[in-house]
Amino acid sequence: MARTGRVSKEQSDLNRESIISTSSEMFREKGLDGVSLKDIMSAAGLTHGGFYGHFASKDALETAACERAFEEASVQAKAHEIANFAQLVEHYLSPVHRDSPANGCPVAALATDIQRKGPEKPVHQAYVSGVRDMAEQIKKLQDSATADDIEDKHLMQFALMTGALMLARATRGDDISERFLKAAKAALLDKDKIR
Amino acid sequence: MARTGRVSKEQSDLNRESIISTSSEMFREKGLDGVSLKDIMSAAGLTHGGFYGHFASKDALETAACERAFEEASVQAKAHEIANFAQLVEHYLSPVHRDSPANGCPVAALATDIQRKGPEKPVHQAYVSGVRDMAEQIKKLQDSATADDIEDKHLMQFALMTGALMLARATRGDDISERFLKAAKAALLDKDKIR
DNA sequence: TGTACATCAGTGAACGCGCGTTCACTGATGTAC
DNA sequence: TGTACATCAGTGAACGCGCGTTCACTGATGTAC
Repeated sequence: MARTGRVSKEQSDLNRESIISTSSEMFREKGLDGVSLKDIMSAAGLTHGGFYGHFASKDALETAACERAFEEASVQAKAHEIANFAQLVEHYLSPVHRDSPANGCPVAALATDIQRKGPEKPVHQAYVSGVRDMAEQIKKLQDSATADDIEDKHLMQFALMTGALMLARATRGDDISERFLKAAKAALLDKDKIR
Repeated sequence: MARTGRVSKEQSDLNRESIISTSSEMFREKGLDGVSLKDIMSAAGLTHGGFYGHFASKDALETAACERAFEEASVQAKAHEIANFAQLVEHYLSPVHRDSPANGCPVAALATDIQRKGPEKPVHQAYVSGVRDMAEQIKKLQDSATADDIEDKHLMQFALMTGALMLARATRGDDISERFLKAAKAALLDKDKIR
């Protein structure tokens, strides 16, 4: 059963790809320190020893996986046909998104992990870049015309969205979980409540 | 040097107290899985073997430490002379609070840990209780007269506060970190922006 | 195109280490008289 | 109040286990002729 011997360049590239995309989901669900290299390599259909042929360290994979999560987020935004701010808010604060962090927003999923890793880790820079990109998207979905800088309003909307999502996830199973989603959604979508 | 022999009941109670309060801070700073029993017992001036004389498991300590963190938060609110909502917001979204999670809000510090632990762990119930209490406080600081239920507005304010704090912590070192704090503070304090 | 051989992707055992938990032991504290 | 002894808080070694990382090895892939 055990397959041995060299593998084609194409297959090796596919394997690397699989390690990145699989770990990107696992890290979001279980945390950077909540997933072992054995878990990741097994999920990719490989054995753990081969990892260091693809990456220099777990740190390096965390960085690649974080970057991939942000790329994936923008791909999914297109797949879900998110064309304006209201559609973004509806999906972001849906129970579906709350219940599937593995395929969801990396900003919310990794915030605490990144905070604790400290700024010297390369994954930190990847994360901050992603946060800036995402703030830019929030702006563009509302003021597609202007090309100015991100305003305080957009950062406030961003913080409210991620905060409500994270609290809803942490309190899942209790009535208050849905209420966080609903309250933030109402505030973000009603022009009379936030300006 | 090595102290041996039985210790007085008073001293034992102080030791238990020290384990709880020390671990409560360490858990908030490094995460529930980011601190070992050896770390905790050393910080409390004890050796790790004695832990099970005080608690049945690490899980049990996590629960006690989480409860303690919420009690501590309400003690600190009095110490910081927080008498109204504006004062709460000012302190909650200050760089000081951002930079000291160990002594700060457990809702923000533990949200992701609690989410990943799952609802069957006793620490989850302690956390959800704490979240409800804190929402109640946010309400009382604004409408001290009425005794009605928590409204969507309070949950929205709560989500915005914790979201801004968590994003500011995750992006520390970048300009955008202070901007998250500033943007959320402005929105929460200006009656023209949120209603 | 066919053959000989070098390359190297992946395997699986091993490394030192730290984890949560258990336990035989020590000796000061607390109690019975 | 003073003495004899039982209790039990804390110690430190040990347990099995999983971690990130290293490495000798295998044998199909890729290349040179």
